Amino acid sequence: MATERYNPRASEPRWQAAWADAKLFETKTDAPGEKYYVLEMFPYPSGRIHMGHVRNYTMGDVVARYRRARGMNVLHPMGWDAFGMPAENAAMQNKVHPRDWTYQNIATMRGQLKSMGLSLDWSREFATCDVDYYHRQQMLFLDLLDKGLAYRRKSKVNWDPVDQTVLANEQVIDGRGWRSGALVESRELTQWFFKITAYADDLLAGLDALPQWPEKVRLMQRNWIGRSEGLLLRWALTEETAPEGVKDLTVFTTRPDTLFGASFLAVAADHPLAEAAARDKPELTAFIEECRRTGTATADIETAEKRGMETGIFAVHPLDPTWRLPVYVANFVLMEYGTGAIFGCPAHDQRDLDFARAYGLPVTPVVLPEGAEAESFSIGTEAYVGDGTMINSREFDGRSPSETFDAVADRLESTDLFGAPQAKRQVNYRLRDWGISRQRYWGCPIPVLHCETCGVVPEARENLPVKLPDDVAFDKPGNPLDRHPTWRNAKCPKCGGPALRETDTMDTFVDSSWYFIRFTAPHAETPTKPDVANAWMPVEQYIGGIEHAILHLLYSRFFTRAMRDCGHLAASEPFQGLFTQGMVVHETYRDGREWVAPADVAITEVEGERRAKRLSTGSDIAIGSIEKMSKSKKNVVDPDDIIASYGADTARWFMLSDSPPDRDVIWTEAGVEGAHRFVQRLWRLVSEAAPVIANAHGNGVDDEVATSIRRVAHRTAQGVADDIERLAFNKAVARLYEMVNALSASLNGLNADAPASIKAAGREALSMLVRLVAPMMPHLAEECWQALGEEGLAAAASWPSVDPALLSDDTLTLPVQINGKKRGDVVVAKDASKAEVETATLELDFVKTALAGQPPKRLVVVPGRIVNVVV
RNA sequence: GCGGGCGUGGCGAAAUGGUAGACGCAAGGGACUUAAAAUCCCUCGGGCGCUGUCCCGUGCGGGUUCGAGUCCCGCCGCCCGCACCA
Repeated sequence: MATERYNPRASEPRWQAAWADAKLFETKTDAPGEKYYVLEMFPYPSGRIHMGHVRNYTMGDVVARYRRARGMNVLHPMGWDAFGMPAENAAMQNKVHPRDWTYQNIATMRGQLKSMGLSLDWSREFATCDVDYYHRQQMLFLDLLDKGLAYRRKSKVNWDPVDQTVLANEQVIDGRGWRSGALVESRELTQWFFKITAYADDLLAGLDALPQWPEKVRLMQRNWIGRSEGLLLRWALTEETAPEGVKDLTVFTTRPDTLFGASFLAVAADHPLAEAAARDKPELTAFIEECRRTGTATADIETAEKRGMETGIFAVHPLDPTWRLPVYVANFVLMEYGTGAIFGCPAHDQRDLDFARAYGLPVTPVVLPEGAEAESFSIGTEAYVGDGTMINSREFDGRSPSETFDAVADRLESTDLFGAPQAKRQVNYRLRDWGISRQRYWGCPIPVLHCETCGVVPEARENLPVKLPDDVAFDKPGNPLDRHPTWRNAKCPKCGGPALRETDTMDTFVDSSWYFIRFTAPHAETPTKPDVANAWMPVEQYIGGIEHAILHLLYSRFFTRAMRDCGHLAASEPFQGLFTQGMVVHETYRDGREWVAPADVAITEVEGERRAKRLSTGSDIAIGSIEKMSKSKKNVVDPDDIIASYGADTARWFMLSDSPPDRDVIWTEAGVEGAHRFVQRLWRLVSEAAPVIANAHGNGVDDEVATSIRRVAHRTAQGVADDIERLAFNKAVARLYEMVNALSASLNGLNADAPASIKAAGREALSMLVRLVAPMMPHLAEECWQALGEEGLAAAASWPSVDPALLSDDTLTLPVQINGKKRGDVVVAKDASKAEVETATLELDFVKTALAGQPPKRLVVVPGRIVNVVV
């Protein structure tokens, strides 16, 4: 029978309208069913959606639709992470207002997302640049200020001396400003900070209560927080060399056990002692200046060649008053970590070793690895950081490093230096407070005022929101708020006198640190409605890119705690389940020096070799490596083009099918075509069988064929549910291929004369199949659902229930190994005992041959899995 | 530099420590067709004295185990994050 091909272009918009008319995805907090909050990381409105979005939102949609089919009350919202630099860059380049640019992009992207057929509750949509949103964010800022969780201090920024502006790390290229090309300097500004370190221990401990997070993300956060137990240790400076008024230098160390291996001390370039030492030393001043020229990015600082300069100051060894060590200024010591000063033990720290080798400092090993000889052990180019036995450490020789740590700490804690204990045990964190000040226009204004008489004063709550002015110009670099003629002028809420508004805006990470809570009550006058937030939080399943593993997720965990402590909700952890999906990558093509977009390329295969031709010119071009889709390499595929030619379901199916979701997926034209063939194949299977089986009723007696059809359907239903719950979408897809292969074999050519039992089994199986694919290909599922004559919408249908009796066979076929290699099978009853399996195995011909009359050395039977005969 | 990950056929990949390569893509052969497309069927890791439950094979080198792609140790290669990109 000839069947019409499935036409997604006509079908998809129709079903999208049907869902919208039924308000199927608009969520009510008091609706029946267990709550399930599924969320994908909201997009930055860059202009158009890209394939990464398609992948991310498809995964979330599968989860949302599956959970809804399971009878849960699902919350699945969407919004826009809408503040940020690209809007200002566009304003500068194209003379378009950041607000207009952003809202236009949102309109485009909303349309694109709608064409994907996502089961989103659009009634909750907002953008972080909406006044309604940042108004409530300003309320939260004032809450944090009241709690002492927001404060001001000096901090360094990248300064472009030509453009007279602050640069983001990504705007610094090889130490120069991206626009001006000027050498970047680091400059100190007074900036706003959130006290995330107040929650360091809680954030660390909380990770243990997140079993549904990937272990690697928890590990990364643990390392980022970087809790370490160590010692604050004061070193006396020799009187002759110490700057005036300075008697000692405090270092933080996690290795007091290696104190006898010390060969120098070093301070950061902006340490007060460095500045003091540089007072009458121009070459040291010059060196400090040079260190400041490295950008503020940690990666730049730590990959720079280790350099330092002597201060001329000497320190006295805490355990030997006759031992003097030089104090250096070094570029690898960070003011932000510990006390900004270290003692260097080159033998047991790689950075210290690199430094010591460069400056000819002694390298004395004090920890001897197990199995090494004290006399012959020496350090080459690699420091030894492992455990062992103390050597060259006088009275501590022969003890373990951990014993020595405690002994040294105890002794120095009870030693007096200038009227105070010389050392103090301390827990230190690598985590730093969160600097939120940005010297930019397109962000949430920080609601404080600077009053001549009262100083820094929070804006009165009744005066919120502090709105961004619309009349701004981007004709010169820098922050337009600073040069606005009137916006800054305000009244001090405390004394009523004249005051100036803060012109810094907030880091966009603040916006994304609580949007998921705002979704629970997106129109509330207050930041949250606590009872509603408590009804929905935490998010059961959060899905997004691995690149957010640390910053966004850690800030969100902090912000949720801070909001909890300000009474906005009860939860501490925002995301109970986290999934990090891989990127979408694509082959690159280049024509000489020029990158060529895939849409302009035709691939042919000649004698097994793939060749690329440029469509516009007909010239042969080179096929390059497979890389993350990026505008600069032009290896992007526009979701609109794919949806227009194949439909959203094909794009969704391909995104789910080809790779495990946490790994990168390679977008290929052939893969998409394969996915589309399956769409058509499924439609053919259902639409051709439908007229024959539409009204089929079973006679209650299943023959062998009917039973096998039913087995396939029920097993697949069980497997697909398990796979979706574990987010193993690629495996669910493979199962559905198998099911369609099996059903095609049994149902193709089925006619009206077929036995009733087969027609009934076929009808049951197809009805199940449609519901199993519905979360992944929702439009096709509706079309099939209709063809089968089922009631209502497939999107509202419940997940098929599984008959456990159909999940297993009566017999089991176990592989039989001889010495670990598979040599055959043994068939036993499903519930056969171990002894019965052993007997059956020893009866097998090839086992008898292998044993040659001898008893087996060993017989391993793993119930339900395998038998291994050891001869 | 520090931190995290990944590595299996021509390709994307499967495999609670238990039959390596399910499923898909590409390729080759065949059927249908005047022809093409679509569809359907078969083959598809390598090797061999190629109809054998034969030998080899999961980046490389060792180890643990009755049994290792999976666990442990040491390498190699590629990718991601590093606090002002989002």
